[in-house]
Amino acid sequence: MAVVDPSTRHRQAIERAIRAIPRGCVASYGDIAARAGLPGRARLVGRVLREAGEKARLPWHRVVRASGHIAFDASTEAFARQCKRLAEEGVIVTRGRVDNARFGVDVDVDAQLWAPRTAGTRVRGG
DNA sequence: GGCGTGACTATAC
DNA sequence: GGTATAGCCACGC
Repeated sequence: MAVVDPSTRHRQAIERAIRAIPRGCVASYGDIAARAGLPGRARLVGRVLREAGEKARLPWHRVVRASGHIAFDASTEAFARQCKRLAEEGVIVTRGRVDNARFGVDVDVDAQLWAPRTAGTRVRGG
């Protein structure tokens, strides 16, 4: 069959993984790629976000580097937007980086949120 | 099809 | 946690 371009399929998986990030939390590019079924394609996540832009309505501001650092330079406007959006969700950003140990999705309970397919057994309750 | 680039990551010091 | 190095892969030229 005329399968869609692999890159297109990957892009959809990445966008879906990004939207899965709970409010008030952040995830690294590597995690997004891994949850999208593309381990090691962290750079691809960044490319998707760049092409998507704000028009895609993606919570791109919840995506940071593996070290918790904002992917942009502190002097860029994108950095200011991301920092502002995170602050509005309760995520503290200090010196261009967030506390992964506190806001990271890699804590433990959030592991269920990242479940591939819980058949509707989505954990809720805030 | 090689080369440089990039919203990255892991490792070493 | 900052710098340096190596690996990774999609994209434009």
